[in-house]
Amino acid sequence: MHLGKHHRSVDDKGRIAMPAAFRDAFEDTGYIAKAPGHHCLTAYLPGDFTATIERLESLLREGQATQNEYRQFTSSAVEISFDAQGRFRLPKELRDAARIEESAVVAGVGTRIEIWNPELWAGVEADTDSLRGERWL
Amino acid sequence: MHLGKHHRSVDDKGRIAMPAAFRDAFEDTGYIAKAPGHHCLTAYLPGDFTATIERLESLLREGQATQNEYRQFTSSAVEISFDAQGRFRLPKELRDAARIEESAVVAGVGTRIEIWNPELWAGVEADTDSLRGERWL
DNA sequence: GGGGAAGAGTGGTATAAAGTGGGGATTTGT
DNA sequence: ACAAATCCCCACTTTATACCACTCTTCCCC
Repeated sequence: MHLGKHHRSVDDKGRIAMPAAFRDAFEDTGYIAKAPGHHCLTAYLPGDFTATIERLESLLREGQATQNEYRQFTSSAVEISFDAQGRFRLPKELRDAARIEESAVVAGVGTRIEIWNPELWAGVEADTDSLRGERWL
Repeated sequence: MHLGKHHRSVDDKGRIAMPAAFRDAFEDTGYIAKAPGHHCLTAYLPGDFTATIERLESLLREGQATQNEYRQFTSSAVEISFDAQGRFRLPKELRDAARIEESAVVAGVGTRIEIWNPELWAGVEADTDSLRGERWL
């Protein structure tokens, strides 16, 4: 379970420090892929990523997902590793896709970790119209 | 598991540098064949290629595949090898079939590696109609 | 409350690896 | 024998990776 929101700098080499709160959950590696819709990126623990791929492949065999869906997800994914300071490198392709430049928001979203452009994240927080917490609070 | 998307130049000798992320999976050789539909090419590790051929032959015996399907797949396939810089040569016949000229996209698509004309690949990424990630994310 | 230690976050440099281009020898086919 | 294609090196540029240094905050412990 991932919780909390962290603002992080992104240097000109594309390095981002994984928040210490999340870092321990990753042993050595993890995976990052474009979220469907591409508004943000999603970071996965190795086991979670494998499970997600298998879920998608299962849908593919049943005709519930398309080859292009599978292509987009797998081809956008990269394996990440951490340096001695706990940073990982976010390839330019993924930064561009999520409009991430000199800083980013790394957010724990329960079952997953998301990486956002700060302005786009502000839009998420500003979206109070859809809040209907009376149903689940 | 093959992941990530890579842009590569194709020189006038038809050479393409296999992305380092995929290169280690190939020992010395691999196979490339036209993908069914011929929108792209598929690169196989030796073991995966053998398994694919056997799967097709099995379908053939059961009447689930046609002789012409078998002819087209096997006759389009070529064995590739790598030079000291990790490049392989893509025969003109296969380049023409996939409309590949001076550059190509090499994409890791989970169980396979695909080679695309960049414009045609852009079409794959533009196909957002089929994105319904909420089902497997 | 002050001092020290440990951890988190950020920046820069040096080294290695990846990607690209080209020349020349060798083979192949005509 | 000649032209075309292929293979095998060598050289250069760009990018990634590992390493080192510094600041700032937090948390103890005295």
